[in-house]
This record gives sequence, C-alpha cells and structure tokens, in this order.
Amino acid sequence: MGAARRYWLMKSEPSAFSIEDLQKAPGQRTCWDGVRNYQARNYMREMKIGDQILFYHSNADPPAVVGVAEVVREAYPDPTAFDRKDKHFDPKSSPAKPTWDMVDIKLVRKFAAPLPLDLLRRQPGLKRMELLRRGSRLSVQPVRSEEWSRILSLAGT
DNA sequence: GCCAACGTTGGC
DNA sequence: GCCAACGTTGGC
Repeated sequence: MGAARRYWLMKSEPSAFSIEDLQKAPGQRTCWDGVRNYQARNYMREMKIGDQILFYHSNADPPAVVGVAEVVREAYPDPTAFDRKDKHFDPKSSPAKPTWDMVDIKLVRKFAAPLPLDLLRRQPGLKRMELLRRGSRLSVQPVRSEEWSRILSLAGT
C-alpha cells in the first residue's frame, strides 16, 4: 500500500489555459509547465500519481474552482525553463541542473457549474483554506481532505 | 485600472 | 544579513 492520496489546488488564468483547453487537449492531458515559484515547485515534487487536483480559474470573472484533475506523471524537469525564447525562460536552470519541475495532469471532470471564490468564502468549513487566505498567491497549494469533501459536495455528484 | 501582498534582486 | 526597489499575482 502506498501513502494516502493527497489533494491539491492549481491555478490557471483561463486566458492562458482553461479547463476547456484541458478538455480539448489530446487525452485530456497536459503538462503543467511555467511554475516559477519555489514553494509551488516543492508542492509539485510531493505529488504522486493519482493525487487529485482542484482546477482553479484565476484572474477570471468570477474567479472559481471549475473542476477536478489528477496527477498522471510525477515531477520532472520543465523544459520551458531552458528555452531562451520562452516566456518562462530561466538562465539559472539547465538540463544538467534543472531548477524547475512540472507534473502531468489529466481531466477528471469539469463541474456542471463553477464554484466562485465568494461562494467558497461563505463556507464555514473552508475558513482555513490556503486559497482564501488574505494575500495568498501560491499557484500550487495543498488542500485538506475535509476541504476537498466540502468542495466536492458543493459541486454536486 | 488600482493596489495590497508577496517574492526576488542587488547594493551596501 | 539587511532592506529598498522592483516585478508579479490576482481580487476587486
């Protein structure tokens, strides 16, 4: 038996990559490249195949949790960091000594209706969520199992 | 568009 | 090691 399945939340600006983009992607899979924050990277390094992810639309109207994905490949070097022409190029990172990692994720389901941030803020059971912390900007963050269940029940099953 | 919060950089 | 300046995130 492996460790218990863990839960996460990942933010994406829908103008850059939305859950609809994930739906349309080959195999409904994508690599999660472009993360350039150490804490977010470290969380991705903790992810195991089968871990569940809340897909969140940031800088959206309204900002909302829009569905569920799961980890299908564990952390490996993010090649966009080596690409001088890429927006997320980072000279500190090299193929020999990569600084930045990514994981692959796969769509599990898109919610029938998005769960907007203000709805989540009104849930007594979600008070401690990282997403709802004032000034929180972390794009990859852990979610407690009780928060996960609360959100999934809000989404309806 | 504004701006608070946060992370990173670089001078000292 | 401190901290001011700067850039980014992301809600509003």
